[in-house]
Amino acid sequence: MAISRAQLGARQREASRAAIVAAAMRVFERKMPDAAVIDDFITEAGVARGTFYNHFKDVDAVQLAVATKLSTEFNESIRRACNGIADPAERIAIAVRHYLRGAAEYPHWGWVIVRIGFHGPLGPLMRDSIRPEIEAGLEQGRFVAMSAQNGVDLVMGTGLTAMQTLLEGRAEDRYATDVVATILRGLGLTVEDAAQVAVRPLPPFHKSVG
Amino acid sequence: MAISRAQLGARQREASRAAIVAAAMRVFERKMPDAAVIDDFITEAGVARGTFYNHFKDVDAVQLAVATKLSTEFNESIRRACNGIADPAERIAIAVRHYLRGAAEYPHWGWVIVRIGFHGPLGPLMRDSIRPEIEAGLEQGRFVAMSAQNGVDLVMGTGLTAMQTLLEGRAEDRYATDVVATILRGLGLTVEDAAQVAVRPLPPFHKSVG
DNA sequence: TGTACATCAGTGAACGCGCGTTCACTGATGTAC
DNA sequence: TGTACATCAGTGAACGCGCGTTCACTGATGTAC
Repeated sequence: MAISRAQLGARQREASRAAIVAAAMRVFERKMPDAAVIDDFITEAGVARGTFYNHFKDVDAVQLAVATKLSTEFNESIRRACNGIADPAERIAIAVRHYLRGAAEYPHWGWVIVRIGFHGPLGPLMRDSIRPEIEAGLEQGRFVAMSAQNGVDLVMGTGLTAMQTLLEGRAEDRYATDVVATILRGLGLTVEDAAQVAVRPLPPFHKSVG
Repeated sequence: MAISRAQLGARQREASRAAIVAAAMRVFERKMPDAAVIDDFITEAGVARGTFYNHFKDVDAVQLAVATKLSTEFNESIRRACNGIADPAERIAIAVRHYLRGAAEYPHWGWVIVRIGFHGPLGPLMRDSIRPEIEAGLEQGRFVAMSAQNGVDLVMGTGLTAMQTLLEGRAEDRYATDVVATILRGLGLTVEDAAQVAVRPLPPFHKSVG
């Protein structure tokens, strides 16, 4: 007996759950989180109705699972890209450009982020990962004096709105770079400084979802 | 015969329609636009089910009516407040502070704006009224070179996110002023200039809704 | 002046689909003795 | 070794509520003659 009965069961459970979460991700590519229904998930995942309830209480619970997965994966990706970079301005620039590039290269994935970020549980998770960077910048005097909340709102609000603009095809050529510069100016960098940081080469993009 | 039969009918029609729109406004104070159902509107307005369909095709149509009303009233209010002010930076500051003050003083009303602005048809209407101000600032060199889209996204994204922060009670003392300064810096004003414009006295707030 | 008819906003009962939720069942696997 | 039983993930039919949509009707008012 290589593995125990319980382990086998748990493995099966986990596979089903993962199938539903992956299916939900595909569903959110084309539907607003609140418009998605249980039928969408089970049809896409190829599981029975009851199986859904074996794993999730309701649609909100799936949204949360998807948001958690996206947030975890993206934070990891950004963490790698920020490796060795101390300047909070540059770290934030990298994070924002990461999201914008992801939206431009994988629109389906971008729509999931925008939809669950604005309307679902991903927003708070993203705020939590930005906040420490803002606080570091304030502490070091790299940013102009303001509340951390203020900085977080600038980055989240402008960043998510910019993703949506990109996804809707309303963006012009230099748009993504300009968004980053705009955010950095908002945080207190000079025009010249912001422009310089915004165009620094970005490490390769690791797409782990979709 | 003071007024014609047709005029009487039209007057009655208009009254019913206005009652439904006003009721919808109150509904959106407590429900997300997509969560509101026809029953909510007719119960709140005290009209029959059929009356709703005499005036609106579906819930989206009511959302649009509410958004149009809010946008019209607010634009008028801001237009008055901006009277005689030429500097685009200051005009934008006034508009943003108007919204933030409205949210702080009339939270119910603020929630309607945030909900229909982020998730409904109010967003595009607001963009349309901001864009000319941004374009004026770019033309005059008051703002740093960027696309108008970029400026609109900064103002809308940060502004609406800030309203939400205020409404959720997550804002500290100087928050509203700092938001305005942040936006102005993002548009290209220097730290000092932005701080100065952000604290200029604001004409009284005219609340015309809710 | 009076009676019959036209118009039109408003009404609310009735219908039926969509969707969430439940639950008795299946089948695979492990355990008891 | 074999038979009965326990466990547990998965299954899908069935139920029923919520909600959008329809439609025959009412009542008020104006018009015809």
